Amino acid sequence: MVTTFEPPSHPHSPAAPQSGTSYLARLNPEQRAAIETTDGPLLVLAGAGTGKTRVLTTRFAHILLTERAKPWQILAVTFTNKAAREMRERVALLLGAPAEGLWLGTFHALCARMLRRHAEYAGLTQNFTILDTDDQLRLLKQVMEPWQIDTKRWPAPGLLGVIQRWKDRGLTPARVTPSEDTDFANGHARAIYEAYQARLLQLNACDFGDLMLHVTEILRTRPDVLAQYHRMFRYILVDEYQDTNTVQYLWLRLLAKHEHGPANICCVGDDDQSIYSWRGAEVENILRFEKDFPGAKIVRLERNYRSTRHILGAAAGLIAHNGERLGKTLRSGRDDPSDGEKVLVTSVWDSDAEARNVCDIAERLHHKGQSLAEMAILVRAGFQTRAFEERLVQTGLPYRIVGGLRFYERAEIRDALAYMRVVHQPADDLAFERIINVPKRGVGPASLQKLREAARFANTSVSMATETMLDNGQLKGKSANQLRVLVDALNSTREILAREGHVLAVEHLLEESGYLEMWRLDRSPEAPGRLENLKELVRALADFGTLGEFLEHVSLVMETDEKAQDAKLSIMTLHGAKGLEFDTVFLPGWEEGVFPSQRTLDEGGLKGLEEERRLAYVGITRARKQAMIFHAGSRRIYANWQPSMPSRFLDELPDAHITRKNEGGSNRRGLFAEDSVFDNGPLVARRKRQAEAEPAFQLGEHVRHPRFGVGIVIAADRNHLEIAFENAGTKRLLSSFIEKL
DNA sequence: GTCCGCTCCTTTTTT
DNA sequence: AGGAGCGGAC
Repeated sequence: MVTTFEPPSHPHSPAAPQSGTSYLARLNPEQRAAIETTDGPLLVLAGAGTGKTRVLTTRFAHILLTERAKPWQILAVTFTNKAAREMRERVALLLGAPAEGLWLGTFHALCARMLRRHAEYAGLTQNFTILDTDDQLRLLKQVMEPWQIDTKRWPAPGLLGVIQRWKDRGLTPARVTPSEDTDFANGHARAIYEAYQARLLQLNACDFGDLMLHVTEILRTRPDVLAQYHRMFRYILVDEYQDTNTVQYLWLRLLAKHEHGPANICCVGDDDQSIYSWRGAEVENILRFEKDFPGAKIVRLERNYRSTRHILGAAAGLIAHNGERLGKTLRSGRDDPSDGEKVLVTSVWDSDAEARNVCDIAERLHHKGQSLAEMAILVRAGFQTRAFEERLVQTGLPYRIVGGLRFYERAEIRDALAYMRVVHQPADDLAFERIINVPKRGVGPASLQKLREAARFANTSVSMATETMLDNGQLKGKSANQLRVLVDALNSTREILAREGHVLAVEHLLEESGYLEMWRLDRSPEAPGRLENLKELVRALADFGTLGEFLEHVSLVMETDEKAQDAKLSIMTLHGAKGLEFDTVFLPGWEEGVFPSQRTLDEGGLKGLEEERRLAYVGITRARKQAMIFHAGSRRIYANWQPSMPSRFLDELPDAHITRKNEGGSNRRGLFAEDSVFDNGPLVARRKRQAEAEPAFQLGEHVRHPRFGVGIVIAADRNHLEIAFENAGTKRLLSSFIEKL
């Protein structure tokens, strides 16, 4: 079964000069073993806070410094861009200089790079487009039309999910067996999938799943290509192995398994932190590692340097309730004898009291000198953030919501990118269809359909067909004139792109197409902000050599470089917090139905429950000094108040490591529900309504909104107010949310 | 072709 | 409560 690795009695690399290995000095024996066991398959089971990133980066540097491989002979894979960036930086630090030619990146970025080299084997050309979720959905809806699917019963996003899960499992349409295809859309899902893939090829495009799927398929079917990579990659490093899905696993196995010699693959992960099964991750990959790579060694990193003993004890007690585990016990690696504070479990009356409690404590800690950057509120689901946000605005504590709408997901940014994509790749119909009527050019669904048919008939793209029809005078009226402007703008942009570079070209494009003008004429309060974002986008263009590079970056990275952050309290989901750590962690909403989430329980049964428990484990282990858990007796979900029971996870925390505190809710499960079931909801709502019976507002009056902060009333129509906020721009709002100052 | 209002649904999320 | 999507009115 599982073998525990014993550190070698003598160093593995006799060639390594002693003076050159100072980077190994401050590591514990397990960490050293994980680094010095360079050859053959190795699984590093790295518990939370056990120095995983350090091991990965030091191992990378060790391979280079002992000259086992050149930088381009190491393949290093992560899940997020952030992790890739961090590894790159830390390796550079160890080496004293950035390494050139690294194959270090996310699964998708590395696959995109490979796919550009071998695009023709997938039926694409080198400049293929990577679609975002919007595009995928619009395309799938178009493709679905002929089947006349009842989209009430089988909504397109659901089908897209089915297709994505197939792709996660490495299944091309041809590999989907009929027995797989019974659930969705009356057994038409596979056929629609096939049509969707065909359409993607026509558009010279692929979605995220395709990056993995195409490359894996090429490696499977083209031994010459595979051999090329076998020759190149001597060492493979994989981060967060427990999160890999089946294609990622297949891809890795293809690359790692040579015909001759051992697979020098090192996977680092933690089965206790596997929280992404809902998007295709297979914990089994990590559980099965020894079978996949015979002779594999296993190193366990169990010494935790992050958290206090009470935090570790609470987390360990909780996760012990899970069944299938590789078995690993976190223990403190610290020398300091203090146990720290016990984990605090607080019962509160309702979700408002919860927010009040959390924010009060945060404020108190802040006054005592703890930086807000060292505190985080970790929630199970997005809807929970609102109560905290409202309270924090009232309190005046700076905060940031991590993982809200990101820059590249904003409508104006997507529109502008679509304009650029059409310039870059005229075959990109999805981009063209996105912008053809933005700004309004009098092109509705009917005209669009005509253009599509013309394109299909002439076997070209919609944008080319539009141009041809304009040239031949086949389009008439006002919309023809406006389309002419669009087509001319696209063409002149391509000329400028060739002559004067991409920055000027894009400025020209957004101006001449009328896109910027559309927002300038827009009277809505968001318009100025959108223009500002567009400026920012153009600024970002300058950081890239070509338009193509920029578009690749945008579709793969989907984030802008964060500006230097001021110290702010973070609010984020538990999923978003993985890999991070804070001195103080607030864990609200530990109630049945919320956490564990009812939906996960319904859909995932025991497996779902165990994943929720791992999520709880991830949450607690984010804390260095103190973890505080909260549960409320009633919670407002959507419109109404609902009584709620304490989470079963609270019973699973070992008493020795927790303190229970009652701030208005009962501490005991069951009892609580009795005194609150029917009455407390309406009562609380009534109390709120009375408090909010508010007088009329005057123009120029200073007011406060729970979310947007302080502002001045600039227009009022009965209960509809327009308010210019200090920090949030101008908004139109209902007066019931507004408080006088 | 566009706009407005009614109904429905509501996790987690990276790339 | 609030946003998205769809159907009917102009």
